[in-house]
Amino acid sequence: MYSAKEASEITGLSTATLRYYEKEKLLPQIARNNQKYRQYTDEDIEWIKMIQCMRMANIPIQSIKEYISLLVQGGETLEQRYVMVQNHMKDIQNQMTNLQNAFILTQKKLLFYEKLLEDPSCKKISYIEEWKL
Amino acid sequence: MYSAKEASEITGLSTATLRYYEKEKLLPQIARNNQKYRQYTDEDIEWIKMIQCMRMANIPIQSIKEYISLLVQGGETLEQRYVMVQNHMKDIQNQMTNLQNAFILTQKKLLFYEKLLEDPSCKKISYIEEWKL
DNA sequence: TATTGACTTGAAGTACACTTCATCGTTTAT
DNA sequence: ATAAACGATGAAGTGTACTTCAAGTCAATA
Repeated sequence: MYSAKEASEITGLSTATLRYYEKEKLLPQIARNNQKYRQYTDEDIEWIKMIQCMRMANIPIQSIKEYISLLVQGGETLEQRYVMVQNHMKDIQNQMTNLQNAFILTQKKLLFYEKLLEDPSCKKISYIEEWKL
Repeated sequence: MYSAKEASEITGLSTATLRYYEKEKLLPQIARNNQKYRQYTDEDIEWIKMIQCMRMANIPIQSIKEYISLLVQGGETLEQRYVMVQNHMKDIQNQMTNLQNAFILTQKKLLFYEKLLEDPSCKKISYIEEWKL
């Protein structure tokens, strides 16, 4: 059992964010001690890590909520969850493509700057040339 | 020379967004015709595409603005721009790492669902098992 | 006994990136 | 001559994901 602070330290999310996730039903109701303080179980922590992973893939809170709602409903919702995960996958792949394009352009730009910085006489180059590459 | 509508069609950004970018100084002042309508040049279009690329890498508007401000100031700001681009690169790489982790987990989950769907007798599995993988 | 510290709550506030709105000015077609 | 098409403006509104705030509870410590 972990206190709010411990859960925050383990996951790297603020206690406020953990409460926010709970309020938004991304997490189950967290158990309380006799002092009404939250007590996060290992399972809760795993759950939070799963949410973090989905957030890292930029999956919106609402989608995570829907997915988790199906998950809690159990086996009968299997196909729906499968379709959701397939869509998440497509989304991740699109994001990867975008990032790779950005990566390539940034790489080119780095090389361009490195060339320029080797030869300080080139410093007077205008921004126009910089984008004619 | 392109009208607002044409620029919008070429870039896929709304005219409102193009005006917003101009207002935020992500674009130079766009030329106007005698009717005060904007007239986007080929160079403006290239500029917009560059911004789109940076946005795809999730580079915030403010950073793009700073970078462009340096770009317009010209050669003397070369080193600063080089450092900015290096930092953008690090940022892109972090995002890629996150996405790859999300990709791997999603892949695993897809396989898990495919296994389950092959054997309908497994449908009663609880959400707990699903995350013990 | 009073204060400190960890925690609670609902509500309001913030940051970002747009988007929509209300109102206005031209030009062109009917 | 009137309306449709295209564009302009500043200001306000929107959605997402948190974050901060004000006020309170409770238990232990000085």
